[in-house]
Amino acid sequence: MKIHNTRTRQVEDFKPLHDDLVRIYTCGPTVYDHIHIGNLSSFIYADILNRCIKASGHTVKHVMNFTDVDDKTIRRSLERYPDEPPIAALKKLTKEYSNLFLSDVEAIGNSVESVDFINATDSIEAMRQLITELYKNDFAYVADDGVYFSIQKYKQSGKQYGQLTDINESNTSAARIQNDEYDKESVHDFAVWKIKKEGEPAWEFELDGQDVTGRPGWHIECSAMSVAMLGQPFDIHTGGIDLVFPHHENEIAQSTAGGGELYAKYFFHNEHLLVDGKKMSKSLNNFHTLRDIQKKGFEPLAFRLMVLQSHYRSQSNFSWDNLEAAQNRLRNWRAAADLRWQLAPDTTNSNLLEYLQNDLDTPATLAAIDQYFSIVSAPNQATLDQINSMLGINLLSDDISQAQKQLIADRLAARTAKDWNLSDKLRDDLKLAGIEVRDTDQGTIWARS
RNA sequence: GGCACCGUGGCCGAGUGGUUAGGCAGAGCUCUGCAAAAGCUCGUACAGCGGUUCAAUUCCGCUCGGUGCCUCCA
Repeated sequence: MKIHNTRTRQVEDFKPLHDDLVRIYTCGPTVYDHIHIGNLSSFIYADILNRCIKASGHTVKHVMNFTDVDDKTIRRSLERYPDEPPIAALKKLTKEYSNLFLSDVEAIGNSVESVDFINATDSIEAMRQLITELYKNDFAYVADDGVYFSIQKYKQSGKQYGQLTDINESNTSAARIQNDEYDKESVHDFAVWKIKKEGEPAWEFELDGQDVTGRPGWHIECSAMSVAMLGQPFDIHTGGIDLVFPHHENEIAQSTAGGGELYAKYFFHNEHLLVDGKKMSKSLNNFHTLRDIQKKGFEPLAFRLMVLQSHYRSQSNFSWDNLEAAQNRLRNWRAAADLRWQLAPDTTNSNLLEYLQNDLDTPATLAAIDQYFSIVSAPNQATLDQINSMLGINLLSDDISQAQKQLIADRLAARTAKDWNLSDKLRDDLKLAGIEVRDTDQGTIWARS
């Protein structure tokens, strides 16, 4: 299996760190609102990665976090539940949205049961330990409003900051100065811990005798949770391309400042799903949610298929036309799958996995599936099972009922008797039941409409 | 401003130095009592301008256009 690694900017052979278990960490959602379909596309690709590795014969441990403490979750929880204690308000809000996330992700066909989900707020102790260690080793310092990571110290220790992208002083000049309202030693330094503000949720923390009670910074959450759950190094870290810098860069810095040279062996990043050629964002109000899609009558699985039409490292554009094309393709696939009840199934083995193993080439995989359906009279169970396990698209459905089969037989009899009125009426009856029939040289074939 | 990516036929979306993936939509014909996602055929695509080459959509340069990151972000 081959996979693109952001660390090397190359497609590499995937070689797990350990034979027995492949360890994957995916940066999950910040649970303060509904996620949009751009977010979903990212989790679809992570799910496909998981499936492909499993299909290649490995056992996988896949962890995803919920960022359930940050500026947005705090602000929203205080607005929504002003009478609750801050931590209780936060938990209430984030529980609600993490459940909604899970139901969305399940609806689009992700294998939710194969991922271990973990809340940042349930891992505070691991974060305190990591920060304490960084502080003791002089990579972190205490400022007025928080504990910061020192990029300078990190570099002085011989480590490289900028392992995923080119970071240098000259190309970070224009836009970044505005954010130095904080008391940090360098604009590049980032908070690993933020000291409590009045009314905000906070966790006790004493660092070298100083009371820094407060809450974790975003980057430390993932560093602490991934290593706590998977050990260090682990195999693959996934996320959207926008997380490359600074989030993943900072995770690497935090997790390699102490001892370990390697944090994650492979970094897997997916490109964005755009709308009208632009990135989806709350501020442009150009995002859609799964609910919007469902309201227009499209299935979540059609959205999944639409996402898989694009390679994960290509930007793609969401449009309703495109979604409709995917919905139609899904319908045609199901009709092809239903042929197995009606015609002798194909007996050859088709190997669809090899397409997927080529850096998760989902467009090629879909094309191969189309071709398979076009050349066989009816697909076999093994291939349909493979499609389901590799892509999370279940095309299997039950045979039609005995009564419906009788209607089809009755229609055929009427046709043979040239009773066109009866035959057309039976065809209409079947259509009302969601079954369309057509007469072919192989006999009458039905398909669900 | 710095870094990176992209521009393929109505809409998506692969790919290759010379033989036109695939999906969806469309047109014509055939078959059919009618119908049909059944069969056949078609629209002769690769942003523009140069260059390299016997030959470029595919390599190089430039121009135009789009996107992302550099700041919270899937």
